[in-house]
Amino acid sequence: MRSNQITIKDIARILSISPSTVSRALKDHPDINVDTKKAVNDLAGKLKYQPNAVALSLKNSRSYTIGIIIPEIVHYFFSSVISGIEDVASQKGYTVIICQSNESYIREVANCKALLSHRIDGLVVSVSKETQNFDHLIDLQESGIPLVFFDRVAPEVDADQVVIDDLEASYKATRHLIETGRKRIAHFAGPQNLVIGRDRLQGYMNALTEAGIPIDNRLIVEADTFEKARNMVVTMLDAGIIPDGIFAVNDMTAIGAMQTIQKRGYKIPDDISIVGFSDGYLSGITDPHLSSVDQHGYEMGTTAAEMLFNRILSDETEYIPEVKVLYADLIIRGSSLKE
Amino acid sequence: MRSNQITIKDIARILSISPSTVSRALKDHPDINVDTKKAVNDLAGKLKYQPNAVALSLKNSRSYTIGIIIPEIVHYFFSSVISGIEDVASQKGYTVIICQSNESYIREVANCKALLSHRIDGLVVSVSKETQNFDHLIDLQESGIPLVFFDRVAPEVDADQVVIDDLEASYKATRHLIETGRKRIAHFAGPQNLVIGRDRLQGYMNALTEAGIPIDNRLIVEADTFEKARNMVVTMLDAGIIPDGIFAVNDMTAIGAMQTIQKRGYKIPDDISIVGFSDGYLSGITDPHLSSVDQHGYEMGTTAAEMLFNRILSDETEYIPEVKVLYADLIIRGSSLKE
DNA sequence: AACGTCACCGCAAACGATTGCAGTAAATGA
DNA sequence: TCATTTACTGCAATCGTTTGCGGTGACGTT
Repeated sequence: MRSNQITIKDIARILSISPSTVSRALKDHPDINVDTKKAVNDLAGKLKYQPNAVALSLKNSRSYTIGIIIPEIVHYFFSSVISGIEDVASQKGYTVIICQSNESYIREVANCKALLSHRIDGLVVSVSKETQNFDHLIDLQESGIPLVFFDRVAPEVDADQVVIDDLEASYKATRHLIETGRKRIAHFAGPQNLVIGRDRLQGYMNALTEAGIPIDNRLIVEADTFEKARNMVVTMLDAGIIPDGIFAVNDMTAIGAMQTIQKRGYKIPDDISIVGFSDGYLSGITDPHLSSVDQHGYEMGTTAAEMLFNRILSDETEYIPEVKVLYADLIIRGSSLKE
Repeated sequence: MRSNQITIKDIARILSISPSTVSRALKDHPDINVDTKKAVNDLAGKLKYQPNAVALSLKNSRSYTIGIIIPEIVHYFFSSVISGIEDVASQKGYTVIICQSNESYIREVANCKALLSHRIDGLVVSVSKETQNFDHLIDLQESGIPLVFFDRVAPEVDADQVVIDDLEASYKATRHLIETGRKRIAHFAGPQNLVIGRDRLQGYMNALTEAGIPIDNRLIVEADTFEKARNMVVTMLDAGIIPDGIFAVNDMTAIGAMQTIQKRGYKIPDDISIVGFSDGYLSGITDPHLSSVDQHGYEMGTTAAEMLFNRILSDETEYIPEVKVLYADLIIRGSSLKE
């Protein structure tokens, strides 16, 4: 296959004029005769001329393209963030290149190289669970590409961030469980090398401490997927550790726990209350419906994109990183209703 | 912000040699002295040189980029297809530009223009619900860009397609309802301007006809979203139309129906059986679990990408469109269990 | 001494679009 | 009649990379 797209040169050749004139005619330059302009524009329309963005990128040293690196697109939260970014970008005339790290550090680094090669004008990123070293992102930033983190941030990198108030949200979720009479509240935590993992754990602990409930390490387990939650519930129950409330680091974990708990004959919320951390619309389709923190993925996407374009479109040389904290609502549903 | 990325010229200037030599040194050309090669490669490594993909695209008239146009990324099915495409593409050294049409014809056309401008080497597309005119895709194809449709295809366009056997899958789903003793089976259908909408309806009708069950038009309604399904169930029940089985065009529709049915006091599957058409993992988290046709989104993505690369990487001028039909499994779960 | 043979490297053009500057013809003014 | 302005249009360089071809100097050979 060989593409045969119309260029300015083709138009110039057909009309026996120079490419410069065609270029100027197309952008309505005052130097050009109206008849010439008309001829050029008519032909361009007939031939369905589309300017070659690649050539423009090279000329302007701007690709009018931004990159996104996310762990996995197949999550409501991430795809809704992308949706938000995409909407803002396309409205500004930018296109979006999306890369998945698949939670792998190596792929994240490879993604960065590819995006660097494509001379993206900016990058929105949420780091993989594996990532501990951030040199690849620092390099990118040092070569002049603005960076915005969302959700999974890297505090080691001086860049803009948009996050939700995980500490506060986790605190509220846990406090809600306490207020509905729960005493043995478990936390299904995320990886502790991620800020969100640490913050959500900390919020949980703050709520307990404030309420004078001692922290029981047997109730704090690392489980952040549907499968891990199912296994963990089995392990806990078999070991005789029976919580009366669970705060899970995300909804799939909460749902995994919920299913296994129900299979073992416990009632939700009567025996065990559950609160998740939202991946989106999932909470509305469980039985009972899942109480959850709403992360507002789409807004996070639009916010991140706007922060990025602020950097891209400004001439500021000094770089004072900005952190935007989005408010997260706790939505109380059937899985943690007051008795 | 101005990017300051290293180019071959920078390396050439520093080493006081010509760009040509640097270029050849970097690709280990035999004409170049080993010492020169070493010097170039060392410096390139130190400076973290990344070849400018934009310049290469211009030179080679190949962008090593493919486009995807999908209605909405925020659906498990679509995002898993993307995931499949992305994996194949990145393995072949291609990057992926993703555009959302948001089910709007106008945006779909705009997406095409943007992708054309970026000189993508190929396009994978699933058309919007609104799209009735396919000139934008035909234009794209005529300018030499290979095209592969998935799921929502445009039969008017002579291009590769990858679909699941909707007719067969719908037939199986409906037949399953019949075999479990259902007599008044409703179909919540998709838009009839889409092939998948028509095929799924046809499969449903085929199964009924084969079983000698007359087709009742009051049981065939257009409802293809969570919300529409909820409203439609209310409308039907209020009108005294009580099906004993429902085959829905997708899972969210099935789940919407399920919820409302349960709220109205009917038991699932005892009073009303439900079978959906899969958007993915949703089926596992309803109560009861939802019987559903598994569409294998990821495989559809990898298949579409491979078909596309066959076109991109071949020199064939003759274009014989190929249609790949993926097998879809009916997964029977609690929502339609035999009594 | 003159020529041929290497090994190695640079020139220049090309991809498509833009743009400062120069050039040309016609029209106007003196 | 000649100079100057006006109204256009084209040349050439640029962005970064590749690549055919030509060039240069150091050898060896006769």
